[in-house]
Amino acid sequence: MDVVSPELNSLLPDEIMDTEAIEEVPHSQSEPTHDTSVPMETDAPVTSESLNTCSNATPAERVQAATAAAAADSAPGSQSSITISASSTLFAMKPALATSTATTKTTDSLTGTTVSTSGTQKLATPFAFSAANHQIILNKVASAQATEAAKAAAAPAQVIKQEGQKLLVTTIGKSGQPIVLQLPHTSGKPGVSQTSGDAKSPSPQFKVVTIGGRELKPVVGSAGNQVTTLQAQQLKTVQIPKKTPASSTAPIKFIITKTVNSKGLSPQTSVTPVIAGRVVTQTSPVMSPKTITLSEPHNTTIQSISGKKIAISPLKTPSKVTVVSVASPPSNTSQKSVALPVNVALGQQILAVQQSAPASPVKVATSQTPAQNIKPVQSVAVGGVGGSQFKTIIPLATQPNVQQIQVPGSRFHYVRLVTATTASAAGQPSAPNTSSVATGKPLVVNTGAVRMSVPVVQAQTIKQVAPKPLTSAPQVVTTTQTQQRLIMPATPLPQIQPNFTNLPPGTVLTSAPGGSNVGYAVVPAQYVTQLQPSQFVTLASSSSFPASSSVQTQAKLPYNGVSAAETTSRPRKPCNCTKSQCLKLYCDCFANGEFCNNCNCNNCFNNLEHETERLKAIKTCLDRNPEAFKPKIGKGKEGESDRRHSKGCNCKRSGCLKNYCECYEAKIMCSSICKCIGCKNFEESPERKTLMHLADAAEVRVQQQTAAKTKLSSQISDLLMRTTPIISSGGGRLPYTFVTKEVLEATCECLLEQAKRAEQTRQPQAEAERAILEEFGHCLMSIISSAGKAKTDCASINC
DNA sequence: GAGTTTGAAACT
DNA sequence: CAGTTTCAAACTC
Repeated sequence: MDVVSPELNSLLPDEIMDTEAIEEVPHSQSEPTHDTSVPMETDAPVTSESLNTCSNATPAERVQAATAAAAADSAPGSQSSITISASSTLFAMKPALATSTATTKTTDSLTGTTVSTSGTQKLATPFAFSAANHQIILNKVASAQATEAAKAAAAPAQVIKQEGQKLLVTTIGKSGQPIVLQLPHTSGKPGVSQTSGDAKSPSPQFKVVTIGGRELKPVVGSAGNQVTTLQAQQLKTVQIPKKTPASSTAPIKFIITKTVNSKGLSPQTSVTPVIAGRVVTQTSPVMSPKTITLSEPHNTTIQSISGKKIAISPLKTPSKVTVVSVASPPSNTSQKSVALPVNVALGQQILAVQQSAPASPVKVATSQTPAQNIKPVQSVAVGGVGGSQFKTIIPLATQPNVQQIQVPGSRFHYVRLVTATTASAAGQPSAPNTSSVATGKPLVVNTGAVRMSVPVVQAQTIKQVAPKPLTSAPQVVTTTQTQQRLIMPATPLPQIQPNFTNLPPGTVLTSAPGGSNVGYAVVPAQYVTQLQPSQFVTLASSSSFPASSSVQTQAKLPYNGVSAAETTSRPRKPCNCTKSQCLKLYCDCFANGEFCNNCNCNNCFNNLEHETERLKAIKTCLDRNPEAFKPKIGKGKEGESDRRHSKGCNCKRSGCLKNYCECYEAKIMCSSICKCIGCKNFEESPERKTLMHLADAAEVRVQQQTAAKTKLSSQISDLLMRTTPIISSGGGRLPYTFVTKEVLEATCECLLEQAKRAEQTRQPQAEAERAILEEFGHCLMSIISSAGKAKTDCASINC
């Protein structure tokens, strides 16, 4: 999930750039033309040739794989893939469509659908489609043989329209039917991709379109001087929804995603599955574009929300959340690509992230970027189920612009956000700047260089979980990570200030209200609770997560050896800051990257109202110590025993056996890096052992007490639950309520009488006790019986 | 709850 | 980098 401008690439640390590494998703990069499962995202560096079996592409050439995802009804295995490959360009279109899909409306024309990526000269390269089985391969038309072969392979070859500089793909239809794409040779040399941006050469356009009879949303891109932007692209993913009858469960949107590969120049192809929706991502300009994939997410767990907020559950989220640029400022300035690795296609919503880097040398060919199928989403919440975290983007009154891409040393990365307000939901009347697939308006894809990194997960362990189908409108994606990062729409970012927006962990993106272009600020998820509910809609409150409907838990990173789950379950202690305004590391809230909430602090600035000051303070802290917001307790290699304080303590008088000592507080022993005096916090320390034993004993007691209280509460609750219906239904009473004074006296008399009897008969004591107990049992039975009878009578009377 | 102690953070 | 001050939590009474 990185969309980073070239400028940013130099600024961003490796952590941000290396988002791909965190994916656990296997990279299915090999031979996209034959592989039925085409990766949604491919982060193929220059070595793209290996991917393209049909291409003799030069290193500079790019391969684009387009994958058309099938509709929701599509069954795996029956998916038909369409691969368009040119010598320099490869389109892999893999619809997750069922075979029936192929039979549907193959004749649909791509009218009005123009797909062109800025700087995608390669797209202009003539192509020939060859269909085999469920795969349709597009070969370059440059060679006559290829064209002929393609035609021959395709029985009812589709019409190839060549309109000047436009390439029209009329239909991609029935399985087994070849589809031919033909582009006029813009270059004198057939077979040579137009990699370089030739200002003089007319910018080729091509229309792609419908797969399965569905009309695709046109994407218009122009090559030209801005060819350089194409080179930056690594992957483009275009999803072409199948136009299916009512069978399709969810409205299909056409999303073109261009994957931005994270790191660097290392030739890697990462697969970023689009979970929901269709997203188009563009790779960063640094990387050469390799593939364009038209795909439709498999099981889309995400559902579009007409509301403003989308909750993404960290437990279930795909590895990445990608936001696609929506708004397109009609500026002449070079715009940067909106490409984001889209892990989360929000059903019908697409979050658009767009950045403009005027200073950037890279120019994007496309002029305007109408919003595409993007629903105006103002906030995105990443919610965790069961103590996971929520990150919510909420309207921000101040700080309209969050420009930071990454926080050095911080656990959070920040991105400049793009306005989502201009985006329009699919099927809905699009705003002036927006174009929906249905409208067939051209979609401009900026192959720009902007690269934004928004790892949804922390560290490098992004575990992708199978999307959970949601019945409710809200779309939730959960991930297992404790940390999540979101890219939020924002206004075009003129400048990137990496350090200014550095925010500590536990923050969420918020958007500034008002204006079409809304900026977003990073805000701790916790803070969301401080906002009025009316300000945003939380997906977490959907039926999918009833438990967390009203409360959003704050995500925390492991701190002091305490797991995120533990910290989450346990409310943070409120601070009592009086002089620091909670903007210094003295404040635990601030140090933990959290907003103060329910604290006892005075003159607190650690809140959204003072976001400016807060950001400034964060910057100051980071300037002073880039590691300021990192956990002090490093995680051990193989266990807690290896955990140790990153800096070590400096205790002098506490013997490191009090909570003054950060090591002791973290329940770890002091290490060699500690500078403590008179340390007793070591393995063999008898004082330490004693304290630990005492602490353990105390803890056990607390646990027992807690358990007892819990049990008692449970019993009381259960009792109340059972009594309530009785009381409410006819004024019945519990049996024990019949134990009145008279009943007690009678019972005692019975017991005494039994005792006297035993005494008179000179029975042994044991026998006497037994007889008395039996008599007591009889009394109880009588009481209960009477109570039940009375209740029955009462009920009958009431009836 | 007030006051003291303590050590990290901040400052010089 | 070292010494000092500031600060808020931990601790004691």
